[in-house]
Amino acid sequence: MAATLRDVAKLAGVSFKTVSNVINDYPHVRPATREKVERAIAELGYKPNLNARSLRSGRTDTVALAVPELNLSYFAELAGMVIAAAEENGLTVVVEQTGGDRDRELALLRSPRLSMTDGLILSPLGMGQEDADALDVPFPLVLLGERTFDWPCDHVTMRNVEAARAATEYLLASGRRRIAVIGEYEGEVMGSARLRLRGYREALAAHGVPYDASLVVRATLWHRADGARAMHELLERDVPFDAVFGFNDTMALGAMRVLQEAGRRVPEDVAVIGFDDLDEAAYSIPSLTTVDPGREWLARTALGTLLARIAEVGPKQPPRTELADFTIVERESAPRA
Amino acid sequence: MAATLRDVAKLAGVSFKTVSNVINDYPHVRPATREKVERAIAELGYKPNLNARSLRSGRTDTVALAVPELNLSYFAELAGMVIAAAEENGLTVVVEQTGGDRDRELALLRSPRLSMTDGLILSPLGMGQEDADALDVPFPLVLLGERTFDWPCDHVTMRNVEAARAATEYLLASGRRRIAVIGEYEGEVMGSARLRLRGYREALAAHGVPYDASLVVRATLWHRADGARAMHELLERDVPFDAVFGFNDTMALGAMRVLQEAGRRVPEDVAVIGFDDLDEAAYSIPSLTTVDPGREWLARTALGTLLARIAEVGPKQPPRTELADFTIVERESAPRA
DNA sequence: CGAGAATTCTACAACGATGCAAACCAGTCC
DNA sequence: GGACTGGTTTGCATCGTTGTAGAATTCTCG
Repeated sequence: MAATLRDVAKLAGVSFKTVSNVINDYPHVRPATREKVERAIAELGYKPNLNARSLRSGRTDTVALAVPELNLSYFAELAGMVIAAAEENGLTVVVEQTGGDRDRELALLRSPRLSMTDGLILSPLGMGQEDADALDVPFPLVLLGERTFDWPCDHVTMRNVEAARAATEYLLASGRRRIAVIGEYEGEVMGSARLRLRGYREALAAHGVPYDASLVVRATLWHRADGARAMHELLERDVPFDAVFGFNDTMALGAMRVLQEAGRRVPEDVAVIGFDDLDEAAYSIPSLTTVDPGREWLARTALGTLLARIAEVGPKQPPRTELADFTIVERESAPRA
Repeated sequence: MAATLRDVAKLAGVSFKTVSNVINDYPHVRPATREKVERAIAELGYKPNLNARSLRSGRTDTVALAVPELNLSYFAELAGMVIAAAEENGLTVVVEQTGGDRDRELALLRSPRLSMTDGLILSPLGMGQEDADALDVPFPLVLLGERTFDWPCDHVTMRNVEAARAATEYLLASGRRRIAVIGEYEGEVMGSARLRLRGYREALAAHGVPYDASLVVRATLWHRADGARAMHELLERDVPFDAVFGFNDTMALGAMRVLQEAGRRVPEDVAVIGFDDLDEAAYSIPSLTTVDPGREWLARTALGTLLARIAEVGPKQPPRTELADFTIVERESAPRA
């Protein structure tokens, strides 16, 4: 059985409350007493029972992070960054996977499991505006990622529209005019698919390039296989195109693979641009030009916002919306000029 | 403030223990009472406080998973599988990143944070046999991954030597004789680098191919960039080679990229084989032949083993070692013949 | 109809920690 | 020397739940 405060106290010859005081750095403990207690702690290998502490203090020093799936590199890397940032703050992270499924997202928001945490960082994918009132939860909540809701809740998000517009303009500037898009998803209302498509259309409009729906390919999940499938579909449509904008890197890479299998040269015949700046984007053949949406900043800011909310005392501050800056990372799949 | 058992009890007009009984499906509760209580629970939106439950019952229904970093796809995918399996069992998973660092691994094993969990699945990378006694922990522990220790502790691992040998023999069978290896790491004693290297050497020996140290490139971390760097080093050595065995897919992909930049054709000039069968291995150009070490099975078995250990009553069962079966996945980077 | 046996419900004591407030103990001051 | 001061230590209640044991109620049946 693990040692408790009382075991330590008995060994040190003090009351168990004094041991507690030592552990919590209560200032008024005589050095001699402190040392005595610390020796006893070391001897018994005492470790505080964090459940008991949480029950009493109300703080768990644990946060929950919910992402669609770790199988998607974007979310894996994001989760890694959140966990690293949490670690620096002495926090533990429980990771939940929602599969991007609306029902699982809603279930999570109501789950008693969250009673073990001080707050939640949620990357919603399946929920829509009609579910916004599910965001009315009795614990700190930060929405991380593309989707925003018309609901007073902290959001840490990226400039989807502007970034997609910039990516499209980048392709336009390099002389491409028939730019296909992979990842559109009409089921989404406020999500990144819709927003990125809007940016794409804005760019086209601003440059007088007509929007052609036959260049837009849908993909619900954003895995490599979805990108590949979408590219097959696009090739079958037999419409001319000289560039592809993948709404995330994973799909762009899947699509690029199919493109090259089909004998199209990248970037000579078709330029490809992605979104996310995954680690692997720098190592594909050709390496992938992409949008860096500021992941590291997103991760750290999401955690910081959550911590601020957790630490908040008194009246609730108005919700914050934090926007990451993006940059376009030029690589081989779409040279600048 | 969240509702408690007592709030529910007051509303339902029963003692708070009865509410507890309802929640825990205690059989002797009259249907009428049960319904009354359930109505009160629904009305108040009562959710049990899991910290209090854990404190009292000693079970947290949470397990910890420690991997080097989620930034490595192998571990991200593995973590995703463990979390999914845990979810099916109603468990929560806290994810820790050790960075593959010995000190952080050792610190984790001693961390009070684990008092919030029922057990730990650890993928050690930095620790060596000399740290084995740190595995003598007062909670269920399962080691997941390549490294095994001479210590009575559950291991769920893969057939590293055999798989590496099979991968090497696969290349030999296709006529390659100068097989480079990326990922050797002399700092490791019992880890996968050493084991895979052994498999490689066994295969060479069995086929009468001399071992040439100049074909072996070291890499400590196993990122894409390490694979790329290793390949640069190999090319600079200017030794002839007609195949590359990357000790993981990530490095193999990084290396393959450099190889092609350098004008070597894959697989015509150089065949490449990896290890892990990541999702992305199927979508690289060319797609990557690799060893599937049975990740899904590893993840599920690790969790299952841990759960068995947690549920264990009475005398401690002898430690189990579970070995996953591997298969070689033939793709373009190294055709069979 | 009443004893005995189920069944159903409740009271109380934990689990291991923290917060509060009171008790204790030196010194210091008048 | 006693009151006062400030630092130091302690006792007790408490967080929300479950386990145990026994009380209250209902049921069964001679």
